[in-house]
Amino acid sequence: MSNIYLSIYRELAQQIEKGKWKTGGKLPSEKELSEHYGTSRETVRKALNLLSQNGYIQKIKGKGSFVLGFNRYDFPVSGLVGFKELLSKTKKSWKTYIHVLKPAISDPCISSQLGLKRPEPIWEVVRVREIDGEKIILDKDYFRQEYVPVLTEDVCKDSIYEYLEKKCSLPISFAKKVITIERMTEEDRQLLDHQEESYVAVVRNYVFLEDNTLFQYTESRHRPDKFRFVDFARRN
Amino acid sequence: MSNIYLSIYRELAQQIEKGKWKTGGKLPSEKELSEHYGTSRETVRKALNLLSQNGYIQKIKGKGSFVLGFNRYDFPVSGLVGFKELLSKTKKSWKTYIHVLKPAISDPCISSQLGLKRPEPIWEVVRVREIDGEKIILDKDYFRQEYVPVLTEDVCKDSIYEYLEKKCSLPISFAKKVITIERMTEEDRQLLDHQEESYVAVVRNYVFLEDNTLFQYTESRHRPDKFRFVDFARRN
DNA sequence: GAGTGGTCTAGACCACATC
DNA sequence: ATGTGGTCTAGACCACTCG
Repeated sequence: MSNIYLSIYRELAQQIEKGKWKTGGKLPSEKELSEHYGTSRETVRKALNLLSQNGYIQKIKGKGSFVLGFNRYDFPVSGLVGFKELLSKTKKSWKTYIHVLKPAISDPCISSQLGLKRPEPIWEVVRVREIDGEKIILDKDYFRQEYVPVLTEDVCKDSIYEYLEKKCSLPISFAKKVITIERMTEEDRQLLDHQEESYVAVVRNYVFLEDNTLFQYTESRHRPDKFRFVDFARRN
Repeated sequence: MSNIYLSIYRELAQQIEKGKWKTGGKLPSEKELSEHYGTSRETVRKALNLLSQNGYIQKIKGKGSFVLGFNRYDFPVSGLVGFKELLSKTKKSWKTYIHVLKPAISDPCISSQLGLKRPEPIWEVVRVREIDGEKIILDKDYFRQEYVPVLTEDVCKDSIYEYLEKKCSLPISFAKKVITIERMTEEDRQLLDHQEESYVAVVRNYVFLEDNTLFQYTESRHRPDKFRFVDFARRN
């Protein structure tokens, strides 16, 4: 795929991250950019709109496009991003313990979370995430086997997302996240390092494919003192 | 402002909400829509992309645009949305108590949250939100007086957002939300109905104007058992 | 092959900001 | 008046899906 506007977006995004354009500074005008890239203005505009949506720039009518500069490193949480990508931009040391990795038949509770009418073969993965020597996150993943025939330990130590999207080329299309605060379960207490906390922050992630079928359900249970969710929202 | 693509977006969004197009059903093709609205295909595409970004539809190459159908009523939380808009789509009864509403000089803590180098005149608003007879949310708002000269009780009982954007026509451009779990303060304990909880879910909202200045800081403190944050994320 | 959405173009007019 | 971004057009070619 060529995709001019995407490559312009990536180039500009990288340049902004590397500091080629100063925070608060102005990018070249749309006309100049279209001449520089030898493309049409609408195509440049698609790239700039992507930058805007992702918090890199701010467009102001009659003035120009200005580079925003607040810490982009804690942004990636909002969106379809997994644990590995989350940590890649920080310098913390981390480790993943695979506690459970097995094929199973969905019990009524999981069936309902996956929107299944009847029990079905699934993968069940339970992982504990350790950051800076503390076990802080309990990740419980459930996939429909119909879509993921093979799942190995190596994959689970890494990013499951990457594996599903790149290796299995599953058409992941959108996800819905629901964040709640819940009482610790016995399982939380056993697997996570904790002091006297009695609550955990629970992020339930429902992942849908292009045909609108729900194929993955993930429950991410965080120790409350280490939990932090960042969201970036643009008006219009 | 005419803005064809926005009006097409709103019309289709309303039709979808009213059930004119069935969940899982197909919208007319882009060609048909452009003929129906007497406009170009690119313009229709802008409307459809908006629908897609807001979770109304799912576009599939070679097939068409399909109507998604999960409960849209709990979506509005993700985005720049205030308490009043949040409740408007539900049927719960609610009430707002204004606890504090006064001009003040920003103390060091607030100055730092608002990114101010030196103390500055601000508005301080503390409100308690009651839903179904229970005091559940404590909202603490801080605005720079430079931008908001007048603030009345009536405005605070309603939506401050609406007032700022429509009445004051402040160019609100984007916001950053940070969600954390924190121990209850003495103030939380006094103002909220609670049982034995010791934690609250804190949503810190930083609102920026078009010129990239931070002008509002809001702290929304929720009783954990009633807290729920929903996020919708589309891949690409 | 026909229908669909995805990308791209070259130009147009508008509203807003600046001088 | 000039430069900027916002909208819109009429057409083009491509990649994908489906019969």
